[in-house]
Amino acid sequence: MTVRVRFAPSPTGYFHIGGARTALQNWIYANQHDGAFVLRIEDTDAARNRPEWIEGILSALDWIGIRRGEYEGPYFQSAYADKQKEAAAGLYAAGRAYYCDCTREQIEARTGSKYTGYDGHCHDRGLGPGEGRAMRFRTPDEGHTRVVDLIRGEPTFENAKIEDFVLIRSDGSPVFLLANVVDDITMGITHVFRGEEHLSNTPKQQLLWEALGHQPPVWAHVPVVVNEKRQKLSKRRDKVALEMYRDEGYLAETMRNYLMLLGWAPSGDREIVPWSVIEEEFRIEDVNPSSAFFDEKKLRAFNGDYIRALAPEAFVDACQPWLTGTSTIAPPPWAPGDFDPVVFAAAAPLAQTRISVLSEIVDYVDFFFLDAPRVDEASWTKTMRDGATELLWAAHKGFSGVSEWKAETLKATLEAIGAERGLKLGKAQAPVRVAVTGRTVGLPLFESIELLGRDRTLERVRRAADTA
RNA sequence: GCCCUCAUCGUCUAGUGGCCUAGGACGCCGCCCUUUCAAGGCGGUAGCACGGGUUCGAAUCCCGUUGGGGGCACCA
Repeated sequence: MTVRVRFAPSPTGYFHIGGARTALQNWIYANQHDGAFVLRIEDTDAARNRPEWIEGILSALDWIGIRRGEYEGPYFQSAYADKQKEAAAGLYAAGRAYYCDCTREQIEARTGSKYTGYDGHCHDRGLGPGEGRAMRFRTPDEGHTRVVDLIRGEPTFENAKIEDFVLIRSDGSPVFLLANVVDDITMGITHVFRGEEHLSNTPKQQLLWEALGHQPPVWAHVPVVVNEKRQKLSKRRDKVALEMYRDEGYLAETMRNYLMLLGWAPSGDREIVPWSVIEEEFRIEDVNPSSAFFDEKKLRAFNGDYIRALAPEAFVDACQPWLTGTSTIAPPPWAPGDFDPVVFAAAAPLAQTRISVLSEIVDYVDFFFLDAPRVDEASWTKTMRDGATELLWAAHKGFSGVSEWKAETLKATLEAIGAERGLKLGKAQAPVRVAVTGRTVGLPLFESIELLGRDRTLERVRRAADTA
């Protein structure tokens, strides 16, 4: 039997990191078993459906390594409505489903609770199709439904506790539970790996697979990704959009490595591993069944590692979007014409060990491309005192007289100036750094000054000395 | 309320009855290096939820308790 897995997101405007994780797990499983990965867009909710959302899904998948053209699809659930209705009609004809005209209010009034599910009021009323009538699946009264789950063993559900759920709405449209199953059947899906939040839907869907005359798939319910309060990540309160991480400057390699580490670990005492190792070693059966906290601090640390591992030219390339701005990334503070790629290429290695997300590059190099540095007020007041003015003038004089505009000589010059005043270099460089870069922390100072050039440096030092 | 499910350092995990005095990573703390800040090096902090079994032996198996999570729509 060929393995056929699927990833079935609904287009909601952003790509959930939890979805990215299950997509990756499905993807790896398919590849490991020489099977197929099919992408199906569940676009039945026509109201909240836009072409750009769909493009968002495709590009997000592409970004994390599930490339266009390397999978089957995308298929669109909306295109299969007839098949779904046909399946429901078959169920009705076979006596496995019935029509119901109960309203939510009536059900609640009868059961006295919001949470008891449907009470089966209509299952013997013999109602036919008609206005205001939904079709419900007739669930077995006895026995159990046992589900085979690669991660959780065999969760078992008492059939009597499974309500007669709706298959077709009174407006004739198929409901998710049905559409999902019918599509999986028509697409020949053999394994369904999805989020744990679907576990309680599973017995219902398995019953449907069986009623429709097919052998149910093998399931695997991956634990949910949670926030620091251990709740499922939600769009409203948590940072769940993959695009947000991408635009902040997380590398795709970091992201997919980290995502796979949620609930699983490669062999040996290691976590940061090449994708090929993950592809080879990952086993869906080994996924930890408990929920995992999405720890952005750890993600950041990993990203720093990945950034440092980049070849210098690759790092320069990776920074480009933040250096120029894109449709989703804000433009830098300097005028486009003032950016100097040669200076940047020289400064980049100095910045590479200092940032953990790519967007941070801007604040490290902005002073090179701005007429005057953006002065951080706290840095200024902290350093511009106790003879700072005098020291800046001395630095101005010293730098002016330097024979060779090189980091080493500049450093020696300031070192000597400091020594005359009983200051260690660490102290002496502070006001100069703020004068030139606007901040108290940043790239190595003398290398920066060398790159900035004599005129611009002297001008900044003089201006600071004047105002300090 | 009902159904399902989960439980190793703060967090992500290794561990599948003796190799565990419980390993790694992130975080945090200290030291070294040092032109700031990083990076890097070295060291440290911290955990098997609880109670019963089973067994010569339990983080590992069983039962219970407690705690957490997910679901309970004519949403997906």
